Amino acid sequence: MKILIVDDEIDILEFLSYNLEKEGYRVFTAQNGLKAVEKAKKYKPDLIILDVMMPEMDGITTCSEIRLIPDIKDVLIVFLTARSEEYSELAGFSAGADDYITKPVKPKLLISRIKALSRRSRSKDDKLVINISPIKIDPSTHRVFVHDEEVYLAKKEFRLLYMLMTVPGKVFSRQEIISEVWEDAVVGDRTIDVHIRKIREKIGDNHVKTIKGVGYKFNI
Amino acid sequence: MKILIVDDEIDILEFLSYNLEKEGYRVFTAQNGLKAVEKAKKYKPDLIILDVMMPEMDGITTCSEIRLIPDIKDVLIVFLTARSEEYSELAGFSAGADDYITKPVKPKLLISRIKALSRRSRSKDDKLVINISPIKIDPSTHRVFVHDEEVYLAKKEFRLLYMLMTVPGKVFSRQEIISEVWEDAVVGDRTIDVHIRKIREKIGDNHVKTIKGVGYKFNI
DNA sequence: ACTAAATGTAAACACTATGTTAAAGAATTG
DNA sequence: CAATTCTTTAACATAGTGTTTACATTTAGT
Repeated sequence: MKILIVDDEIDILEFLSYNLEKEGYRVFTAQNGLKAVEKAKKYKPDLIILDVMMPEMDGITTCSEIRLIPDIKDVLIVFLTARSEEYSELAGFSAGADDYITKPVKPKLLISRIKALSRRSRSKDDKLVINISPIKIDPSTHRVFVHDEEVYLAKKEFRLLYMLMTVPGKVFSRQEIISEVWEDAVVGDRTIDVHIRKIREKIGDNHVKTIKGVGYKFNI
Repeated sequence: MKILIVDDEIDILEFLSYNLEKEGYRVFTAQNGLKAVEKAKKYKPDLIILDVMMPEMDGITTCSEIRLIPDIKDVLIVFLTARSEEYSELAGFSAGADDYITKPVKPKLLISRIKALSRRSRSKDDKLVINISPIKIDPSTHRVFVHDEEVYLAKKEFRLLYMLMTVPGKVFSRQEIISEVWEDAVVGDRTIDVHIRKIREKIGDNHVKTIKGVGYKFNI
């Protein structure tokens, strides 16, 4: 597992590198936000530890930048922040942080949180083709087939259908759907319905079923 | 989703309750560790927000206690800690905390972390298929079978039947039913009966039995 | 067997969740 | 930056759910 550490203080870089390498991680370092983005692109780490306070480009900006680069935007990002700093954690989370750690950093704590984090995110890399009766959906190529006829679904539609098909028959609540497809964004009441309608329009009416007051499911 | 908040300061309890209830959570509160354990056993919340600093029994002890009670040991626990407190986060995590939040608490941040947490732990929701003689009920797909014939139950009917079937033979009082299925809403006297009637209509008369003056049970 | 309390029943009603459409607002793309 | 496609909102329609009502029936206890 590769980790990129970003901090302007060399002491901290060395301290963290030492402790993480001891645990068997491959460590890369960068001393500012720009270099961080560069190295992130180059080495594609699994996790980035990012100091919030840095000259030139701060951690939050760097994080936002990274989240915009398609190739690496799903990397785990942990913010490092001084206890005293008045940076809003909220700003951090909305920039896409996965976790926060306050300085001074205790190595054991850091390791345990990294482990927890990677345990969490591991699950979402098994994007497989799902093939159920007349519908086939392939996330790696973003293609959907109905009776071997290709139909085009837009991004959100695709993600929603894919979610439903990962566990066919299971009812997904609106809450779950918002959390997964919309990443907890706040959207209006009718948004999901409209997307469901478009999916039905494209793949046929009988595959996605409404359970009123509960949610939607993909019919087996 | 049920949340138990534990803090010795009433102001904080009220502030958090208000903000969480606004988001649609069912909130319970406790003012010390002992009461917290009691209420946790009673209400089986999905998440407990636990102040670290409390008189009598502190948060870390409380957390450890809870992790020892089989029935609720897997509940999510979030620690609330003042920025200044020198309590070791590590101690908290080793006592079994799932997350840390520092005071002062910003409601939006709290909500977003709660959502993140519950997303993480969702996997282990213990809604299982129950299969008793001719009736089979599957909460994840919201399906009910009678002699392998599917029948459709609406949300409340489904929840009510599922509740009865979780402990077949046990008599559930009207009070218990209202608390679980209606989430303590105030409804008229005949409401439950009508739902029971609809269930009987759909799955047959002999499975749900009335114990006059006591409640209803699922016949074994 | 009688009575009071509890529950059963059917239909009417009120309400809520979802469906549907069109159009405005955001993102992408060339 | 113009064009196109995607996403969200808004407004209204509709279906299905949930609740109440009013009355009938059952049951437990005397």
